[in-house]
Amino acid sequence: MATDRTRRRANITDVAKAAGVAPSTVSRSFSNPGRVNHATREHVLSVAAELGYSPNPLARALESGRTNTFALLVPDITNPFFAGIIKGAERAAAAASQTLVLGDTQENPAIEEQLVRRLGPAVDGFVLSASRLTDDELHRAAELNPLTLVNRARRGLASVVADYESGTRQIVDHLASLGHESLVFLGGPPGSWSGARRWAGLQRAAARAGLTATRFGPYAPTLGGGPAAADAAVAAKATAVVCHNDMLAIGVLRRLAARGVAVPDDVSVVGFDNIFGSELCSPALTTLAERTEDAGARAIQVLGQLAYQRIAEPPTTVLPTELVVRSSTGPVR
Amino acid sequence: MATDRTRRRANITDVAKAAGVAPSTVSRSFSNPGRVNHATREHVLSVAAELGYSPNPLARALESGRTNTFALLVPDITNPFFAGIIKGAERAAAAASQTLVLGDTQENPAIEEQLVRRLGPAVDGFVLSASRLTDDELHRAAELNPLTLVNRARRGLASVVADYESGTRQIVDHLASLGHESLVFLGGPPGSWSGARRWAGLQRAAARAGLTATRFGPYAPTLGGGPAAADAAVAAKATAVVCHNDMLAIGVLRRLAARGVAVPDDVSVVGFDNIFGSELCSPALTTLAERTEDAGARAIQVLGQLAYQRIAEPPTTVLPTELVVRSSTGPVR
DNA sequence: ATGAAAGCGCTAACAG
DNA sequence: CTGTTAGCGCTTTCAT
Repeated sequence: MATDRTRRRANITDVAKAAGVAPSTVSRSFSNPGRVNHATREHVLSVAAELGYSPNPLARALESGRTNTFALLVPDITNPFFAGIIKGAERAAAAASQTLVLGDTQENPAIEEQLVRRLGPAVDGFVLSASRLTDDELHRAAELNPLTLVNRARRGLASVVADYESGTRQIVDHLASLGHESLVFLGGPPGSWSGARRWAGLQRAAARAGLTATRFGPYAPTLGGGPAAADAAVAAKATAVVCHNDMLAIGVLRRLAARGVAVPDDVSVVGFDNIFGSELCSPALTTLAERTEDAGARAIQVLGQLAYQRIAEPPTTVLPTELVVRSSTGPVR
Repeated sequence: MATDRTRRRANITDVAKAAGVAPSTVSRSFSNPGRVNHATREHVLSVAAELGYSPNPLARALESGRTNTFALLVPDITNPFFAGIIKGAERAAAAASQTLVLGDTQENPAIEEQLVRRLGPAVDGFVLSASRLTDDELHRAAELNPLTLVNRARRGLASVVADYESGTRQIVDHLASLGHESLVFLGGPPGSWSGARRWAGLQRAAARAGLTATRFGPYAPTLGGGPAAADAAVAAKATAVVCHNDMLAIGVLRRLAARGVAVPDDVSVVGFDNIFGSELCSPALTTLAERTEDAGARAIQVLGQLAYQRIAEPPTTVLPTELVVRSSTGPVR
């Protein structure tokens, strides 16, 4: 809308006049087909089509308090890990005739908080993925809007998480079977919930398998974090490193290659996420795959229940993980 | 909003009552600070903060006809090429305090058309990237909403395009300098505007450089399109293939590797887009880089001018391209 | 500088 | 089955 370079959009009154009926009949023709004479409806609809009319979702929302819009907030849109979540969420939203608003929080809690505030009145709910908000802030947000977390969990809030407990065990067992007796975890951002879960799981799994586990970091969870992380691992004479995520792992692989450290002969490298690119890099990365599209879709579905069906208890969904073994891991030298 | 499991949101009347002023004063305190006594405004704002009030963008939009929202439609959200466009658009929108709605058209003109219809009344404009709509449909859409195209151009419509003329010449010159005397273009979807431009540019550049250029396809512009495309190239004994985009090129690389065809010794491979992953694959892909983030950001900026400043002429922006030479191209055998 | 009142486009009672 | 009326939350004349 907005400018007058664009034609004025027909509204419900225009259609009503043109069709010789009351506005409410036009309204019903669109949103309550059962309560209007079939012939009348046909007529109204054809007039509407002629005028290029389609109901204004805003006005509709103002009345009903229902916008049919969900917001999805991600820390970084270009991080390929979130592409799957976005895709799944978009698909599920479209299937439910919902609109999806996408927000990039730039890994910044303040921006995230502001987006939640600003978008709040205009959406029926939020999917917060890898949220950096505090538990308190999350609860406060959940009081004003239905809310589903992805890769974060908190009592009383709906969430969709990956099964890191199983996943980290798969990683450790894999390394143990290759003869590794220790591993180094190259950690991501301190505030990362999934980072904490990954490390906690690794520790438990390592203890159970009789490996020692050490944590370095934090490092930026990006290609750029690779050099510092790789150098630390080399300095520590690690035989196996597990990286916070694939982006960091790929950065590490590059740095190791540049330093002439052979992977997997000198050191094995494992990532998390199985992003597009982890099978393209060289050597192809062994990594823990999550069901990101499923996670995004599931989050929207749960959000729909929360927002429109007032279900009793915010459900927690745990999605399976699967270790994808490629060429970046091998027997200890 | 929506459910009653969530607290009712404070509205302008609540604030007005609590502050002992009229709703219009509250309104002015937020949107017309100059026209209200400073002390009053301070008071109103503090009361509002206490109540957790923030203006309902929908109601605001209904009145003003301005939603401060733009929609960005892409053919496929998971295609990494669009990640840059999305990122740039998101960034520019956020910088202008605009909300961005993201839509995935699934490469389907019908879905695109429906999204444009449905979202139309709720947004101040559209960025259509790699649109599959017909020229007529585009013009019709532009009558109802400000519109900017990315990777598509059309007289009378604002657009942001990559400089394929220069780009294709860079590709051909590069191949020619390696001794290639012919090239095969492995084409993408028939309806793709940029695909058509790429092919047209290649033909012109090839003619100028004295190479013969042949086109095969269409192939799906995805990894999955690779096998068929690669097989066709091999059958034609091509020494150099230029692929519709990087996704297809990477799929081609894989197929060639699987068939034991050496790259670049037996055949050189070139892509378009320089997606994340094109430098990770093996061999690393020679490809034409576009400024995708710039394109997304520029599109939003132009849209802002169109929507809010009623500029005279819809501008066309041509963004430079740059051939990134990696290891997938080499001297003809 | 502030208040009162109308209205944006639509839906939801309530009549008829 | 359909028309009339009121009002969603906000902005905007128009008064004061």
